[in-house]
Amino acid sequence: MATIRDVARLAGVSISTVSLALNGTGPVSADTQKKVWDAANAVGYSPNPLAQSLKIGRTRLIGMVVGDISNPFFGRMLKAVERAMLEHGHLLVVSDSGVDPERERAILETLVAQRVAGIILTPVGTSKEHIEFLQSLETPMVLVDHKLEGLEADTITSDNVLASAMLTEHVIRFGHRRIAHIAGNAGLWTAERRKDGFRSTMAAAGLDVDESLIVDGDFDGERAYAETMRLLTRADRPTAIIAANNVMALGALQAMIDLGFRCPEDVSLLTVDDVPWGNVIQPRITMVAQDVDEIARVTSDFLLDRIRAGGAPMPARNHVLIPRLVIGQSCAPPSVP
Amino acid sequence: MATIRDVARLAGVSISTVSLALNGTGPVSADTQKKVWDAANAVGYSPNPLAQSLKIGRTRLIGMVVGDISNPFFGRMLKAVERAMLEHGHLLVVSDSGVDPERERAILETLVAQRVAGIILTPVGTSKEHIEFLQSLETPMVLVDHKLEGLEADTITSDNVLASAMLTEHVIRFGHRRIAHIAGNAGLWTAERRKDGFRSTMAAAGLDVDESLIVDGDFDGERAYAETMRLLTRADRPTAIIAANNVMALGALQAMIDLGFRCPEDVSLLTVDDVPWGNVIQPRITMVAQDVDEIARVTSDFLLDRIRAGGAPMPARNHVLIPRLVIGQSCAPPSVP
DNA sequence: GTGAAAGCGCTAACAG
DNA sequence: CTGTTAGCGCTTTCAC
Repeated sequence: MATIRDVARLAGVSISTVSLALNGTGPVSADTQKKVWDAANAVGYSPNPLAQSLKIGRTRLIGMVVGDISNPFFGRMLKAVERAMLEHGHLLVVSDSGVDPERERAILETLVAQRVAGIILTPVGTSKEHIEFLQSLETPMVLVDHKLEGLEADTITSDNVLASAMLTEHVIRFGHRRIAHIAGNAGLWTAERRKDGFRSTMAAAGLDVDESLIVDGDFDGERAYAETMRLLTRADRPTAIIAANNVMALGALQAMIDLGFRCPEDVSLLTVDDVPWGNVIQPRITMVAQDVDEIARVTSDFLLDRIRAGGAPMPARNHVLIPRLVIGQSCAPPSVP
Repeated sequence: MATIRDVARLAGVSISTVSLALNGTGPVSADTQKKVWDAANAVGYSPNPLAQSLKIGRTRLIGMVVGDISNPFFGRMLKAVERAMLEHGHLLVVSDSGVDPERERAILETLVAQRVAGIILTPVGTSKEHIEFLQSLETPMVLVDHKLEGLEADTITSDNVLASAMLTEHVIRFGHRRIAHIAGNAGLWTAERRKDGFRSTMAAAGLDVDESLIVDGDFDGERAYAETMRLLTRADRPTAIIAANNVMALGALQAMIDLGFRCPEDVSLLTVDDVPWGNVIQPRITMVAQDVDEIARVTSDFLLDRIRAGGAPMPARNHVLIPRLVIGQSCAPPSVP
């Protein structure tokens, strides 16, 4: 591979001139400029990013750490973000924290050691130390999906209270009173907010909230399947279920099918987040959708801005997405009023 | 951040000794060994990967380039591969070629310039120059999903002929004679092999193949939707459709639903590849499944072996997965015999 | 066993 | 305007 030295030799100038000419930094005569470019093309020169990065102290890599890489929702976001970043010369390093704070921390440390230019994080740690750890990171960072109390950082989140309130309101209108909520990981900002929306809307409608109908899931299908099994085999089973995310809703639906319940005739089902290929799933699940492309765009913009700012202090920005209710066929009046 | 020099100073030895001691390369007295480790821990030293890589000429990054990052099938594979690689200290750089050979080439060049340790590729270019380009790459590489004629490289593929033959055989047994095949991108190895399996099985059963019922898709849902619309609005419409991959099958199913056809009563549907959340989709689509974890494991193993070999010549290995027929409820005898 | 020294390829003062 | 020089942090001969 050709180095800057080869170019310098061929162009008959010094290596610093090559660097200045090629990077457009520093004054170089038009004549030299051309000589250098020609020489560079002639030898097929492209700078060694490793050397550049070692000198600069920073790579053009972007780290992206999420709780579950295999969630299709994330896949769509990844695609959009990767595209945007590549246009700006950044490569995406993708990592899965498995919703484990320890692991998240280890990955972040690796990323920082790699001198990534920026980090996109769906944080899963909530402890005070964890937040302090995140705060201590010098690397430009944006948080997606969750907000962390006391952490000053750019965030892209949904109005989660509103999201679950919309669903709760909707299903109450159908006449349901015993409504279950399969929540996300206890303690996670998003999960708690969605729980809040559920509780407050129930209360506002004058309905008692049976706390035993609020079960913690972990944003994963299997656990949701098991919890739904438990819920639906109770004597006082709920007539409607609101899941806190898409894959939990699918897990719940699977449980209904396996138990022989029909949706929506026997049990109504609603969910936050778009379901992959939701329109071929029968019934179409009523949901509040989030615009993935908007999330991806804002995330990229926020991070690129921060990278451009080069660590200069910038006020934290919070982008809140307004959820949209998409009505499917998964809701009906309760069969046992 | 602490450097090797800080450690050397604190331990009272030279930097070369630190390097030798910490890497376990070269003879160091037990006494010095300990001093160095203690000093390293004391200052919280971790080596700068950039400096190491610049010296070595190679990073610990693995590039993964696929046609469509957002395909959920890929998401599951990504998760498994990322995990395996991280265990060996490798980070995954993920990129989407958008099934565009030009783009694939540009990404690969970027990856090589970054001195990645290895590349996992789902190749989408088939031209002679493209294959020569791939052959010229010095970086350890494994090919997933497609095999390229004339390219000497490790591959992990399915027995695609068998896969579509199984589906074709199955649907023929139901009495279907007008069977359509929605293929993948024309020219792609996998797509062509699946087409072959379809054609040969039809022929073996003594059935004429109506070439107009074999349509090229691009392994993407939208195109498959449109093609299915076209197929089902013909006077001589097929009574069964075999899709060459999962998302095309879902696109086809969507088209059926939108046109008011029932599956399987009016049209039978079969597909290659697992469908995301396939068991909550009504009807369950009959398919040949591939073991994602096996693909991920073999891919990681092959690549890690090659990386360990350090570029030493190694015979190319080809791992062929045996597809498994998973019978759903999407097949029934033709309504119009 | 240990240390001195030579780079890996590049950027960025600083002279000239 | 252009060249010289000093590193970025590390690995790796080669002497001692």
